[in-house]
Amino acid sequence: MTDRHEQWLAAERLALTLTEGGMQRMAARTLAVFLFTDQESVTAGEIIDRLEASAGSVSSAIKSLLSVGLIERLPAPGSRREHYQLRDNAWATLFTSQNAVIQAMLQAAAAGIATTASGDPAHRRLTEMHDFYEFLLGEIPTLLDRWRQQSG
Amino acid sequence: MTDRHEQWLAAERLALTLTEGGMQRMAARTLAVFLFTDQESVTAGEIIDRLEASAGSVSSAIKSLLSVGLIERLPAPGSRREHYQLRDNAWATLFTSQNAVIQAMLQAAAAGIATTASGDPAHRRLTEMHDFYEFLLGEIPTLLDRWRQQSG
DNA sequence: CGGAGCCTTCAGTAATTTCTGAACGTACGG
DNA sequence: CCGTACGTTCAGAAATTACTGAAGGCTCCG
Repeated sequence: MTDRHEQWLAAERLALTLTEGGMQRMAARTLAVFLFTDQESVTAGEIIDRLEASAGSVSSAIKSLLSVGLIERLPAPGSRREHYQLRDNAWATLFTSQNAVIQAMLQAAAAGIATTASGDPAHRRLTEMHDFYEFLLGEIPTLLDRWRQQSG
Repeated sequence: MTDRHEQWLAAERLALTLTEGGMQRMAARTLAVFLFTDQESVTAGEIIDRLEASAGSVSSAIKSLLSVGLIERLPAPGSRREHYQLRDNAWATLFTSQNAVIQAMLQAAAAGIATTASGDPAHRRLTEMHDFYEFLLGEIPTLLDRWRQQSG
């Protein structure tokens, strides 16, 4: 427990997993720092040290994590440095961002349906696709409600 | 309707969307052919023509779509060419493949928890993460049951 | 059994993505 | 105010990923 090396390994593996799930590599590694730090908040400089990465890449990783709402900038505690921390509900947010993909699939299917005649096999396939994603999109809010209820 | 150019555009846009969702580019374009073709099944050669891509890249795209269960090889209809088609339930399959990602996140969280003491903020964060993905993983089967029921 | 057509594999190349480093902007502290 | 410490942006370099084309294998047909 609290073995530094083990922890570093676990963090990097988690980052790898996030990357496979579609997140950019540096953003994933940065997110892992926010998860694994033993402090309540973190500065860009600390991330740079911990990841041994350039200031530039860390800066853009922070920017992208901020933009999707996974971390937040803390009201500056008098310091010159900006402090950031993982937001509550970050995981639900990450999951919700899949909604955008589903929405896009739905629209793509609709566009395809509009180009096919109703007897065409393509019309049937695209309609099936459309129905599925429409169903999914409808279920997600309910799902997250259940989560909020269960977790308090 | 059935405007060839419109259809091509819709197919390529759908492929783009799939790519953004994490699918490899050529696999996505190939899947789009399976969706939009007006035939019941398709051969590798037809995909090559339609996408104006090399035999090699189409071959590997087909291989990967087969491996995730989105398309199937048809019992050879006497022809020398292999015929493939979109599988029933392809979309549910595609969605389910997200399970693997969720499972991996769960394990990554568990590994992290094991490296932290219970007073450590990291311990709390990792536990929250773990709980969320555990919840998700449990919900997905139910979700798909509802889909099967609704769609018949 | 030999030829032809189709598909697969793989090494090399092309394209894209990601990272770095330097120059610039900003704000705090003295 | 000036000097210093951070943070950001952006052009170029490095690394990764994806595609092509050629060689090889398999199967069907004559």
